[in-house]
Amino acid sequence: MPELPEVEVVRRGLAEHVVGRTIAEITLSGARVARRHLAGPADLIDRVQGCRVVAADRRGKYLWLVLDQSGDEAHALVMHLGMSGQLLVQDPQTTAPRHQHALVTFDDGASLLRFVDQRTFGGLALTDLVPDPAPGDLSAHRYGIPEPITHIAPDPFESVFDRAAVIARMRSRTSAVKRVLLDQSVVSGIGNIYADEALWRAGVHGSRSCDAMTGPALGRILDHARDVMSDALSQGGTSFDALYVNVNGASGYFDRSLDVYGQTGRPCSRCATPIARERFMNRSSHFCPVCQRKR
DNA sequence: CCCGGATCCTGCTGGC
DNA sequence: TGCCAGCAGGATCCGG
Repeated sequence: MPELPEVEVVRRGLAEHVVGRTIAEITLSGARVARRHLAGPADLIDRVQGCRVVAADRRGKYLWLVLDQSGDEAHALVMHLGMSGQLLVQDPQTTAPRHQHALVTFDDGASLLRFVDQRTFGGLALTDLVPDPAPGDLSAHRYGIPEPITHIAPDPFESVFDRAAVIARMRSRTSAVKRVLLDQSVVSGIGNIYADEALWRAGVHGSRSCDAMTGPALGRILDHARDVMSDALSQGGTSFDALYVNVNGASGYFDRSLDVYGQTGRPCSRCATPIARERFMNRSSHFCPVCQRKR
């Protein structure tokens, strides 16, 4: 379940159901799910065993469990859901679903954690935690940031998010504004749905070049991105089908509130012009041809 | 460094 | 009915 609101829904589920428990064992089906763990799957399996889950943390679309093994430095089990990943907390009596790639059991013998991923773009890795290069609120990311994701920029909900710096960085880019919104090293958490929704709310066409836009205009887009993701989170996220669910397998409801994404041909809720869809960056972009002029 | 495009996968849908 | 092109919420890697 890809974008920030959906990942945050999952993080909350892990905080409720997994934090505080001690891992008995992790089982991987095949090597692909741990391909980002450079020391290999056997190393991950060995080192996760017996660790206590201290926290469930997130930056953008990346999620990690802070693991503590007595007498050792804390590590992070980093998880990315890719396009189709799910984390499910289920009763031990349940059977493994199709496309399960990892299974975590706990020493209390209660619920277990399944990593399920149809398209296998997601994955797991056990990594070191490094201090946040730009620490803000000490309560946020107090255990640090996983080393492999230090290139991921803060998301708009973090206290370290520097709105002015992000705007300045965007203005220096010659790419289309939608491409830059999707660049996780500039601002993280925004994906194809919320980029389209934010651009519609701002009345800007995604193909407009960043360097041709004013700072305030870029700021409005960023604010809309934060707001639309906040709205989505309050509805439990966006899901069109059973692929995008929380740890209990339940869907969110924000699909009913989308203004442009997946609304091709439907009337724009501001001006009634049919919503258009175009290919852009090997994916679909949805926009109102009247509210969002290309120039 | 930034830019644009190709690539990794599986499954579903819609048009012929 | 069957087949196949096109599409799906993402990140990374590569040549330019």
